Amino acid sequence: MLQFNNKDMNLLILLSEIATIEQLARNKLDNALPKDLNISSFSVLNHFSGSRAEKTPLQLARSFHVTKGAMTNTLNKLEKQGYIHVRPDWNDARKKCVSISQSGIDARNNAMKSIKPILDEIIQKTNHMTKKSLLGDLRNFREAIENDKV
Amino acid sequence: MLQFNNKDMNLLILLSEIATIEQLARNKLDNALPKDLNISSFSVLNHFSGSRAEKTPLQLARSFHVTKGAMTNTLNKLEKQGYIHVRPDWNDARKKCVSISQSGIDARNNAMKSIKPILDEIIQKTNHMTKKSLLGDLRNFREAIENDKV
DNA sequence: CAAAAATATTTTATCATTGAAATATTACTT
DNA sequence: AAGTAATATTTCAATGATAAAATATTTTTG
Repeated sequence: MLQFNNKDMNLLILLSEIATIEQLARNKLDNALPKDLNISSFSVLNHFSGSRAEKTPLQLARSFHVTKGAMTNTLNKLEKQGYIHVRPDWNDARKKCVSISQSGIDARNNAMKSIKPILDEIIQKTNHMTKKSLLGDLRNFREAIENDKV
Repeated sequence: MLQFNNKDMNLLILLSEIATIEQLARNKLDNALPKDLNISSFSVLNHFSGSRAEKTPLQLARSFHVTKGAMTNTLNKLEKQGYIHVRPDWNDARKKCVSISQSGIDARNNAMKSIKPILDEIIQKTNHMTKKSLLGDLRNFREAIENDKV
């Protein structure tokens, strides 16, 4: 019978563990979020809560490793909801400049409140493990995968 | 300004790192797989390569943390392709029994060969880190999230 | 035993994403 | 300066997932 490398199999198991966590976390958060915000929209708003500097749609698409079309969708929705400002780049008509609005900040804070119980539950249940080293490991791991120009 | 717990923010960052890795890995593998197998189908076949024991669709849906409808889809495709056997459960007409076929095993092995370069590249790039402890941490982490009855 | 609850699968509508093509603008090349 | 290449955004069709309803069967319960 055809036999594969143990390392390959273990990596597949690792990836499948990551996919499982992603799916579980996504569903939990999606259900807890206010119904006018899905994870994609929330992530964009949350991104701007760190730095309110303007970003282009392409920059955002790259940040989230999402296609440009997907980002167009998300931004259109957010703009219709009044959660972001979108203006042309006066120096380059191909580009747009996206920033968060005050009601976007409010929506983000409100969303944070609604998912806080879930976050706290996970934090409490993982108190014994150091999430800091886990995050470091995952970042290294991501860097090993992301060699692409999107 | 509204301020949130550092732990909450760090957890969100951790989850977003996981989501990013999932997306990158999914896309890479999806593109490398033979075009008649997407990740979902491949995962099911790969699942059976560990133990060929029959499983019901619901069991599989739970294993992969996917909805029953999604599993119905995947299994229908795999059955049409001849990669799995599906038979009624003679003791309980509600259930079905799913198992892998010989050509399913072949398809799985073939798929493994096509993604092996990607796996090996990641392994090589992450040689400095112990994927074993990462896997352990992730498993603990998953258990903290999955408290659901699907 | 009949009615109600639980379980397993499928179906349906909806939604977000992808890849590729279309459109528009700017930068490069000669 | 004209033509080509590169960049940024949008549109479109196809895909795969979800949640909820529909269907069918089995188990529980009173």
